[in-house]
Amino acid sequence: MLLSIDHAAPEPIYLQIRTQVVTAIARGELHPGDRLPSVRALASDLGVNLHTVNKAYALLRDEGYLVMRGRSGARITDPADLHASVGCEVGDERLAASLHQLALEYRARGGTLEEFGHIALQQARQAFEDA
Amino acid sequence: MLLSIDHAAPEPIYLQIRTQVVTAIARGELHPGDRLPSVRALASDLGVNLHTVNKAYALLRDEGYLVMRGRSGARITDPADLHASVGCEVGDERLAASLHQLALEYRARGGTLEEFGHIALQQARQAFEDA
DNA sequence: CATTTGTTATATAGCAGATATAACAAATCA
DNA sequence: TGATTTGTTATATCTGCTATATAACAAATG
Repeated sequence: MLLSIDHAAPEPIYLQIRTQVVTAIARGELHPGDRLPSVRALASDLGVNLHTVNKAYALLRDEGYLVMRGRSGARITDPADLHASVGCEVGDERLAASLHQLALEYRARGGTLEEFGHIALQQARQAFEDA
Repeated sequence: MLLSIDHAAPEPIYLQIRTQVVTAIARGELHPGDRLPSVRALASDLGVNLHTVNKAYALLRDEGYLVMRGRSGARITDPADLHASVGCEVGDERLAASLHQLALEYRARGGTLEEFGHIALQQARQAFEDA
């Protein structure tokens, strides 16, 4: 099972699915062109409703991570295409805004720029390690 | 007016208030010991309900940014105290988790570690600039 | 052409955000 | 001391989002 759902978590189920798919792509567990389970099959496996999975797939499609084509189902987008696409630019803007806000909050708690930079690079290196 | 509310934004009003107070602390627009408007006064100024402001203040208190004492009202915590407090450790854990997830999503979109580090440091420097 | 795919349309139940009114304990000020 | 202002709590209502359920649709496959 590639995905696991926590019904007790505060994060909505459809966002849990979305995040875990993105994480799997980042870690190389899902490759460009790979086919995801059908919304009905995954919903059955996870014990959730069809529409919950469909909402996650539609979000991933809107964000550019997936491509849907009729009965072909959901397939992983080529990251090269994604990185060059327009949708990625808005993603970069959101990334910058998120990083800016995290830095502001760290500063408000009395943290320094050097400490923040250290934590950021530490977490980034860990996220970019090969799976 | 220190705060401004966007009723059309998807972010809840009480979180908008919370974030703007934290940002003001980070930028030095609010100093340790400064007194915030009363929940009733701020609610009236912003055109929102008393409980919406109270929810934001209670959250800021739980996060350690504010201290409440009877009629003394809400006052800004000393960042030095905050940075040394236990509540700051869980804040650091959340920061690390957020940074890790942002890096994972950037990698999933075809970004590199170097690019991410550059954007992170760029935003951090901007956030730590003096107001 | 029948099947499987994602998609859309309705409807329902539950939870959170926001509002409204009311009352309470604690600290301040006259 | 006593009235006032502070944050806080208790109900209640309304709205929107999450999740579920049933049903039907267009597109692509074999």
